[in-house]
Amino acid sequence: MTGLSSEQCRQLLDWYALVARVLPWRETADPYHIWISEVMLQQTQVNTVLPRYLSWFNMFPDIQSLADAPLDDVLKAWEGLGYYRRARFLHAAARKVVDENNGDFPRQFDEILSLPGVGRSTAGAIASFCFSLSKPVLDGNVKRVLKRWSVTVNEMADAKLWLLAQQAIDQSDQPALWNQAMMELGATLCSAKSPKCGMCPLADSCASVGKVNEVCGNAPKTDKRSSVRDVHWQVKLYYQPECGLWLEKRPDDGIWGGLWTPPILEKYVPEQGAKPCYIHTLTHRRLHLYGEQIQQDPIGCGQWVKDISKFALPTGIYRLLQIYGLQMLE
DNA sequence: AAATCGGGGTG
DNA sequence: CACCCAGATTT
Repeated sequence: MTGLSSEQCRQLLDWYALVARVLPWRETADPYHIWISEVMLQQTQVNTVLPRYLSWFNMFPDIQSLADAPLDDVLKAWEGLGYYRRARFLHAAARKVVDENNGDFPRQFDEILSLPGVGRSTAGAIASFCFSLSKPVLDGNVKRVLKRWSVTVNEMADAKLWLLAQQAIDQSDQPALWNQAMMELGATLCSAKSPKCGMCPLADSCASVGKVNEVCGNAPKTDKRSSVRDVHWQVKLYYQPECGLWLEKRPDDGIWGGLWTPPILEKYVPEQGAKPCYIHTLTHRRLHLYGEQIQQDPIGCGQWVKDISKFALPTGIYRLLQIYGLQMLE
């Protein structure tokens, strides 16, 4: 297979110049802002990120303020975004940049890549957007574009896709725009379902025009869902009007790591009476949450909370509290 | 290579 | 319901 010609590169960049969406992280080349946007956008859709990106800098205007903040404040700012490990990585990376590099964001690819929570694709985005380095981005969008453009079979190893992505960006003298254009193409025209090949600037050279359904789209996935397991958790709701709600901090590892929840019995065996429960679905687990209102005093490591707005709680717990009429705590 | 980690959007 | 989303890290 061959790389893209310079003519095809120009067509893609011309198309991008015409149709590019206006997004706030496209209005800056500041590495702190780009870094925050890229981490937020990991496995998270643009429309979900937009309001969170805009409000983030009210709380943490620069990397120094992020490094100085308590981790709990960072988790609270991340509340609802999911994959909470990302928030802890952000905090750790900010500390590292402040402690080891005087607060100056690293400018070399390997140093960027070495930051916690920054993998090859995110590092490529920061390196190209902020410092014009010819490093490719290979996210879900770009992978789909390259698979469709280059081959007619569905599976293609990541190693080959990285090679293809690097060859492509080496053809371009504008790595930042090139990466942006590839992502934009995947996010808009070359979407997973019903791609619009008729409008695509790469249609002339694409191997999949007219048969995209066979390539990386509607092909059946082989039992990826078998790993979605059902788990049953009893959520112990200690609520006393004069004290509030009893919350515990979850361990850093595992589901909802570092967030605050009522005490949870994780290996709960529901009785035959089939008590109603709220089902909260994650990527790999279906959480069956059984609320249990308890009058006795709690024991263990936790605290009474009258105003939970200062604490980072997972979305599933908010839903459960609402069902039990405890939303007044919010 | 496979599993883990959220929550929301879409057909 | 299935699949996807500007993936990274751990096992």
